[in-house]
Amino acid sequence: MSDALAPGEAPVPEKVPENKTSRHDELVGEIRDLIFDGELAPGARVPERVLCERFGISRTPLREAMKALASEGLLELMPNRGARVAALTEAAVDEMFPVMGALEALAGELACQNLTDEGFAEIQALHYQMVLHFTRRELLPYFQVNQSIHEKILDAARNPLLAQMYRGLSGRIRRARYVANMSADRWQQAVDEHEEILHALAHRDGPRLADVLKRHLRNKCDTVKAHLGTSTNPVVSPPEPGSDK
Amino acid sequence: MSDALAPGEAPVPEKVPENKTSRHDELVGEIRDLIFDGELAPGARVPERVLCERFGISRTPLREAMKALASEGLLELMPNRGARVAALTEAAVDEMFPVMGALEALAGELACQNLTDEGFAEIQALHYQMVLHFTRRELLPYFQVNQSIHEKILDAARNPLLAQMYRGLSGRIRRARYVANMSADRWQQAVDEHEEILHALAHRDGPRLADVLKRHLRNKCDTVKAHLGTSTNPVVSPPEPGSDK
DNA sequence: TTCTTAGTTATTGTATACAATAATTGAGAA
DNA sequence: TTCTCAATTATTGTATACAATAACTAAGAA
Repeated sequence: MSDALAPGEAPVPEKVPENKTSRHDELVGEIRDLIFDGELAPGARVPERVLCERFGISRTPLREAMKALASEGLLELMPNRGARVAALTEAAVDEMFPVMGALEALAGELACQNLTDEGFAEIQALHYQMVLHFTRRELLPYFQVNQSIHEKILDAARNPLLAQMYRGLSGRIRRARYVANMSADRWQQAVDEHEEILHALAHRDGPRLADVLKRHLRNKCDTVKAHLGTSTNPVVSPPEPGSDK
Repeated sequence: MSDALAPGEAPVPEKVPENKTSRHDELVGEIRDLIFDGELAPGARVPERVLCERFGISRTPLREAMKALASEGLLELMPNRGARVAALTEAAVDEMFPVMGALEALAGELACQNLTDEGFAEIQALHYQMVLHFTRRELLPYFQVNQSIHEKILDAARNPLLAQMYRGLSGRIRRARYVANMSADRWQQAVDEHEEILHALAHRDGPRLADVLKRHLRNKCDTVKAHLGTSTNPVVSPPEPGSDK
């Protein structure tokens, strides 16, 4: 019964209760929420001092959290000049959407392999709920249910890594998608695409689902990019052009 | 003036010279290399003290680097019990390869859109160099040139985010692919697939390239998984059983 | 012996102190 | 006035000190 590590064996079979969320992960999540909620606007600097006071912690854990967020692309570190929230430039969006399209297409294919009848029924219910919100032009609930559908597909793929990577990207543009006002045509088109998605799911038609999801994402990309050009996005508040003093 | 976070505050469009590599990024890279080189074996714990002495730094910047590496999936944080190198379980591999397949397929499609004749010529040259190594059964150079080809495709896609995400995953299994002894049949098959890749690139046939790349990755996945079962894999650094003091 | 458990040691998590770099202010000269 | 540049202030980066949790050791009872 040697305790020596057996080659080819998992070194230590210690179960790590991963369910217990560490303070670090909590903090990362809280700052992430600040960004998602828009309290920390894209491009805005992230002052350590202020966040420390806000969360009642010292700079050490805060900085660790910031490094993690930078690593997942939500923050941009500027050596000796702190961090700022990664801005959603058109170039960044052009890079992100194809990747998200590939990931969601994969999710769709895997979902078609794994989706249970119960799982499909849930998505179907969400779908019609979403269509209802569409007919009533209830934008916010529409977005939320829409998001839920994509989440369900992602869950059905049963690939946690894929889900994590997709969510990481999705989070970075969530706000932009949120505020991006779709035209009536575009909205109708999105719903039509969702009809196709549901149909492909019903038939567990992976390739077709992958195809429509890619198309769906490509169209969303256009919507977001169109919105990036408009006014409401990068609100550059002029810092008092040399008036006082 | 209040220190409170201003919602929707002005994003300052200051240009930042990103080319200057920060000490933090360097450190992350150095630890990453430790993992890639196998000095920190998968599953092995990562003792802060030891690395601090090695790099001649204090725990603060080291821990920041570790949080970043954990965020990119290379390390696993265990609350109050430190970190360890993420192990390559079969489940992890099963999650990673489909994602890599989707990403590389996308890279292939984009590469077909953007590849210049010069770029193709470079890949072609690498391809025949690789075939040469194959005929001579020179495994190490074969792998290196092979890697270069996939890098070239990734570069040709001209999507830095895609490249970053792919490299992140690729790095996690690089070592496994390295040591995974292919059967003669499998090796021949890989070379055949590379012939197809080159052919698809020559014709800028995106869909076909995407298809063969996905297949290529799927086969690599099988090879790696077959190797995971064998002996030589998780060599954990021996911690000198109770000698000193 | 073997199990339990208190005490000890080691390691991680956080706060603070100090150093290095950048941003800002203000005085003086053209 | 406007520009330049030294001095001040603020912020970031790093090291150290302390606190909290876990791991280990050893003594004692069944």
